Amino acid sequence: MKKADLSREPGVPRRNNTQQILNAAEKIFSAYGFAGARVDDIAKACALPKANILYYFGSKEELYRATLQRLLVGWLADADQWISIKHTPIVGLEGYVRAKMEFSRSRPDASRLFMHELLAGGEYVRVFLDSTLREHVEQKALVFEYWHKEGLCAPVNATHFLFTLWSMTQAYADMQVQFAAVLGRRRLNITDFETGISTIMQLVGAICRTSQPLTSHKQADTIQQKAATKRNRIPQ
Amino acid sequence: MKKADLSREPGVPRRNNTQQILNAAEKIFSAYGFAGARVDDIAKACALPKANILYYFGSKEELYRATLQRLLVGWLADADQWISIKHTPIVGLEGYVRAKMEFSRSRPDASRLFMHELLAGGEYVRVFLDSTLREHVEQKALVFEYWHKEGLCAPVNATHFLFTLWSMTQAYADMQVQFAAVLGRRRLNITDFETGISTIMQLVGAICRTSQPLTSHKQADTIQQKAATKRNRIPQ
DNA sequence: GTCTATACACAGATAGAC
DNA sequence: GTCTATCTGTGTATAGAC
Repeated sequence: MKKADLSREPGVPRRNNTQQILNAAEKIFSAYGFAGARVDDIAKACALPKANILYYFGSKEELYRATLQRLLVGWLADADQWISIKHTPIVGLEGYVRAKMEFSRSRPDASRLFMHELLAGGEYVRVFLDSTLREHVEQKALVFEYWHKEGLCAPVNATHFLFTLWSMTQAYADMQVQFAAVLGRRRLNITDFETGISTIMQLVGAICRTSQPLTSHKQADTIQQKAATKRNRIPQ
Repeated sequence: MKKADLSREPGVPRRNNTQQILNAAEKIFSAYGFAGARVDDIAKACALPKANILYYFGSKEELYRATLQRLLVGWLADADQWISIKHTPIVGLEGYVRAKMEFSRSRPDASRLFMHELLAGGEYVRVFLDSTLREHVEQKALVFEYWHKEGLCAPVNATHFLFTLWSMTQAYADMQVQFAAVLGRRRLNITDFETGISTIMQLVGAICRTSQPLTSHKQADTIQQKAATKRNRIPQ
């Protein structure tokens, strides 16, 4: 009795298998990192022969690079959409936190894989960190500057504030085992993530409501928008 | 020319070496995790023969357990000292954040090792998570409850609030590579940690200042204490 | 293109000299 | 107690049958 010979048409098996392999690789690499993962485990996770995997990707290292690459694509998309002068801080930051938390909930392995890479020194994401991510943060800092000038948010170190947003939201993936244990569960459920969002937004509120109110005429009708921790719309 | 034959008196070499090995093990395990670390790398890191290490600890797994054990001891001490009804929220939480950040700064490897263990599933810290840590959090939740009843802090989900404090502070160790890259440095410096503390305390301020002020007579002279983000004293 | 069988290197562990 | 030399299982990678 063969395992999983579903969707294995002889014509286009390669593209089909490639995705299966990448999914399995993300799962295994996210648990044990590059050095700790075994190609054989990845093979078992996608029910494909080990040699098959190495045939497609050439080597374990190339497979690792490909897995990371797929991860980084779209990693920054959420921030571009939500941390923008098109939104008020309260709306934009909640949208961002919700998007990051949804990522932690639906693709925890992706988040964990990235953390593994950072723990190991970030050799394989060096270019991404030094160029792409750094420039990204500089752009977002301009948005916070704008928000502050408009009297929409308190003065804050935008870079370190982003650090806190990343760490709080990604922790719901990376530290899920710890959080679940404290809550007496085996895994976090959807309600836990909602409670997390509410708690994070409570903290973020310290930034959204200006501690030193400016006299901007725009202030009154913007910062009064309530947190709306249950919705996830684009107001515009 | 021999390496490091300093402090190797024939009488008590064992206890001496044991510490050296544990230090090296923490360093290597924190970078690659249990599965990814090589005993030989640990041997090189402490300039001792591989067989020597296995002689002292029996196996790689036993060495890993011992390294984790040393880590968990005192992991919770900071919280017991600072998250206490002896302090006001503003003083206690800043003390706690400072202590956690100092840990991330001075012993980043310890923090990273714990993260590695969580990513791998937490098998070796299962008992700690399910019993010790869980009970610890329940105790701390009582402190937050007390603080809220006294009108000293806003209503907050104590468990998830602790999650945010852990994640924000430990990220300065676990994500140090990423943070440093964004800041254009090779490593975080002491100023970066201070800025991090300030930013975190800005967020924590949302909890310390009650959003729904109670009429407690104690309120006026307690919540007015300023953040004092530069000091670190115990006000009794 | 796919997969079985295998080569080769390396890791953890141990035997035994000192 | 300490450490060199070595055994044995496991891991990556590949050769070659189908």
